[in-house]
This record gives sequence, structure tokens and C-alpha cells, in this order.
Amino acid sequence: MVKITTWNINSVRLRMPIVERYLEEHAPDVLCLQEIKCQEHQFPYEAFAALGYKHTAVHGQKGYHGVATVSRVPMNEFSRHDWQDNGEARHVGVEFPSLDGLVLENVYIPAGGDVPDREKNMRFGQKLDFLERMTRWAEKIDRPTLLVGDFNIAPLECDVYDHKALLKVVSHTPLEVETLNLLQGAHEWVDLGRKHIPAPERNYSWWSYRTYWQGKDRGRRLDHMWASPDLAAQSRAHSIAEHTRDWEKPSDHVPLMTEFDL
DNA sequence: ATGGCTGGTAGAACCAGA
Repeated sequence: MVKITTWNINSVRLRMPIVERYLEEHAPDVLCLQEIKCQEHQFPYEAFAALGYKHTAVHGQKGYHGVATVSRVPMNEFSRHDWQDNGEARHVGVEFPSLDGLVLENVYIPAGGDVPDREKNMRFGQKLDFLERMTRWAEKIDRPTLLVGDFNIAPLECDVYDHKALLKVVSHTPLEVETLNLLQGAHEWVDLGRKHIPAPERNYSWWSYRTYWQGKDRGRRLDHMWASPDLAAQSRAHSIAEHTRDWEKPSDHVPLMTEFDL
């Protein structure tokens, strides 16, 4: 059994106390982080090694974005895609020789800015272009692959607290959902969140810092784990560590974990 | 009714997140 987690950590250096708490409580074999917000030489390698996570693949940059995969199981980093072609650190790919060559792709899809119109907001266009380039990439995948991360899109009506109110809000617009669906179709990815927690069951992974205190559960499902069909058949359990949102100095995202029979 | 927040880089107020 192998446990794999994905978590947008919103600054790994600031968040190490709760990362350690999560690792001790849930003991994943592999942890994929997004928004580490540091350069590679600033990454807390020693703290992870002390907890048994000696294998690392870190793709960082100064101040923003950045992803990292840390593991107890040996792995090889083999790719870093720049699907915006602008130098931002938003992807790292690894493979696990001891797990039948499993491929794990860790991605931080751009948020896309405020205005859902590429003519008025360049970042929205970059988000769509990023997804389209990922789709071209996914069409060529020929190995069992797990694609995880912060996708910054809540695709289903039940993936947000108020579908109608969010139709014009970046992360839930029909154009983003349609573009994400093309990516999903390109490899027939299985959405593990919905395999294990079928729609329309509540299944959020993110709550804004600005409104969380109101206690109105204004969540969205922005974080995802997608598996190749054959790999998806080996997933045995999936959970969302929602309680971490109430920990001290939390991330605005919570971790997703899937266990595989590998 | 998204923003009343948060983090990084600055070395004060910006940008960015979503």
C-alpha cells in the first residue's frame, strides 16, 4: 500500500510546523507540495530528511509559485515542464522504479487573475494556454501516471458553495471547466476525488482566508488527483484532511491523500 | 458580497493568490 498526498502549502518555510504535524498524523509515503514560495537552496531539506523523507524533487523560484515532491521511497526526477513558457516554476515530474515505474506529475496550474476575459486580463489567457499545452502533453502519455496538484478550477456544480454565484468568478467559469474537461479527456484521467466521494457530495479543498472566519463554508474543490485508468483501478482509499484548515497558521488549502494497492 | 486575509519582497507599500 502506498499513500500519496498533495497539498498547496502557501510557503513551505512558514508552514513546516503543520507539515510535520500532518506527516506524523497521516504518514504518507509521498508528499507533493505547491506554492512552496522559495528557491531551491532555501527548501527545508533537513527537516524532511529528519522525518524520513530523504528523496526530493524541488522546482522553486524566488517569492512565488514553486512545487516540490518529497518521498520516503526512492524516485527519480525526470521532467520540469514550463507550460506557460515564462519561466515560472509550476511542475515537477518523478518516477518510482520500485513502484512498477509509477509516474507522479505535480502541477500548480495558474490562478488566472480576476477578470475571466483574456482580452482584458493576460493571466486568464495564460491559464487557458497552460491547460491547452498540458492537453497536448497528456495525449502522448503512455505510462500509468498520477497527476496531482492545485488545478485552480472547481469543475462540477457541487465543487463550489454556490454554483450560480460563481459562474463568472475565475476558477468556476464555463470556459475554464470546458478547457479542463478537454485535458481530462486527453488521457481519460479518472478524477479520484469523485471516484471516492461521488458527486454531489460536498468535497472542498480550499477556503479563502478572507471569508473563512465567517464560518459559512464557502469552499471550492480546487485541488485534484487524477489517475490513468489502470492506476485508478488500484486506488483503495481517498481522504481530505479538512481539519488542517483549523490548525494554527494554516494554509488556505487542505491536503488530499490517496492510497494505492501498489 | 468576493474579500473584512495572508505571504514575500521589500525595508514601505506593493503584488499575487482565487
